[in-house]
Amino acid sequence: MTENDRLSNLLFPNLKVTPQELEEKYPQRNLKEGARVTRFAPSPTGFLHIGGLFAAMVAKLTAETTNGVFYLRIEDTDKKREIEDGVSEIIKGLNSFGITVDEGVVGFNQEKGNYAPYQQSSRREIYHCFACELVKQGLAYPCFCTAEELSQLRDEQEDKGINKGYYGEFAKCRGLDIEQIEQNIKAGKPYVLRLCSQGEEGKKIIFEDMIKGKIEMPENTQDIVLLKTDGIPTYHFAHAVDDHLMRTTHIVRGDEWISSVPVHIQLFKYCGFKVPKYAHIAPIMKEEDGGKRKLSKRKDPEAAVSYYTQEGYPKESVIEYLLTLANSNFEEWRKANQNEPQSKFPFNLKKMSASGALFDLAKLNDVSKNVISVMNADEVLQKTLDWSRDFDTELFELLNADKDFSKAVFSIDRGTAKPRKDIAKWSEVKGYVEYFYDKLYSADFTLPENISSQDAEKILEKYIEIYDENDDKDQWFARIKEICSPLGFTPNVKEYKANPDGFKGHVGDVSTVIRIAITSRRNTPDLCSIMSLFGKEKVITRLNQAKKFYEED
RNA sequence: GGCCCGGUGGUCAAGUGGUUAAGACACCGCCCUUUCACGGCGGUAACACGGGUUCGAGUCCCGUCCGGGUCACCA
Repeated sequence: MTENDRLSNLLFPNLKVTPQELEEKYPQRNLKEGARVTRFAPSPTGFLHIGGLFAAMVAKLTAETTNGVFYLRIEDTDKKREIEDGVSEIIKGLNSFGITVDEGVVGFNQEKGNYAPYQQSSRREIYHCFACELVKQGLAYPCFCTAEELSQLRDEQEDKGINKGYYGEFAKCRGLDIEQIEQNIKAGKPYVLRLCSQGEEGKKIIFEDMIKGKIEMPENTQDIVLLKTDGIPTYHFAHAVDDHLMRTTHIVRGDEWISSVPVHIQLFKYCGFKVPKYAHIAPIMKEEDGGKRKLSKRKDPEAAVSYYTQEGYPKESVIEYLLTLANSNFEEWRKANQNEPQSKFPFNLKKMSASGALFDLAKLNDVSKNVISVMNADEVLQKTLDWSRDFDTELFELLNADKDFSKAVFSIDRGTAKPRKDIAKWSEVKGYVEYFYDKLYSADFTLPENISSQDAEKILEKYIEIYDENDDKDQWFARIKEICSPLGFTPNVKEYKANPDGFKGHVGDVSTVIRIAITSRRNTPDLCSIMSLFGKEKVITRLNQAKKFYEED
């Protein structure tokens, strides 16, 4: 028995599986040539970040466009940072934007797929099995250094101005012989398992990142921690073992990981795994004081994915916007394929930008207005109902009390070739519909400066006389034109523009007075439609109300 | 500080040695128009800087500057 074998027996006395058995249990996936297997692998430490959603979307698309597999793995190897509902937060966040997975964790203690378990806390045995293998090969060893010793080491290195870390001559536990180790363990000394790096100072490794391109970096020389004191793996080791065993072909993740790629490649090689392809995506940034910085969980409410649900952005809008950030040819495609679902877009990993984009709420709003503008009234009503049920019960009750009426409200100017684009998010609906509902309506008959209240009063007086609720749109407009001339306005806008001093105003001003009387607004969708929706009684009431206001003025 | 990555209008970006340097958002103007929106037309606005290489550089090379990431028993 070699010393390494003795050590591995000492460290891992109770292993029930072998690497070979695991390789057989989790075989190569039987997929078509070119199919990519990707994953989203967050740790449940807080709410889902918009950058996380972005990464998940990119990973999903990468799999989807190649008929591959996209799965969700939970990296819960740090109990200290974990939060109670972490896992459900992630799943809820993902699902509320339509990101579903082919396999992996799908709910609290729920998984699907043949490569389970997908939660790292349940994979302890698997990691130990491969860790043991590394020990046997002399590529890993236990380290008994305390936190104090390590920080002291760092300080010394700092003072000397040399590379910090546990490596080469500073890796003092490398040299421990089996007797010393045995003694330490018997004495109950806590230890971690470290990689015994064979990397050489000055040597370079080169790898091809699918987004950033060719990258050259120094080889890893650090004896990084593989297994923590509690026997739980670090990210690096878990990444190698899991992504190999789950047969991930493409690692899509944030580019903060790029600097640890040398460690990861080394780990894959030492374990005898095939190195996967890497695609490192740039983070989503925010502008502050003229500079860029990463969207921060603490400082920026819009960093949390829940912000967009709360505000009432349709999930398609958020994804649509994220898609414009991911592949800039998306907008072009969208223009040519107005009604195609997002899933039809030929997403391309290689078209991802190498640098971080600033999150642009104005652009999101524009994208969202387009998305909503092509929805029909039923959809708009239903989605507003769904949103308001959770976030605005007053609005919900109002809309829900008379759905036919609500639908009619949303139908105005909708479904035409040039749809209105008034609404970017459901929280704007209340402001958009308020004058339709007496409960929300508050009268404000303030006129534009160019119209006097005397004229307004006369306009309303005349209009009340001739108003007919049975008019169609042309008749309705003809009637408004009718009252122009007698009151000193012209029915012809061009005529007015040619001779502005000849008239008090034009038909637009007259209809503005009526519009204000009906809605208390200077801008609304088609007024004729609004009035016929209101019906005679309500129209007359509001006209009289305004007229009275101007009389007293 | 070491090591990486990045730098085209205010924002997202096309661009792979020769272009009047696309397009979208935002902004401004005009047209259409009963208001607003929609739509159409037009406008303001960019290759971080300095050196090379080349007949020719946003594009290739070097340097500078700026921004970002990373250097944990966190992911």
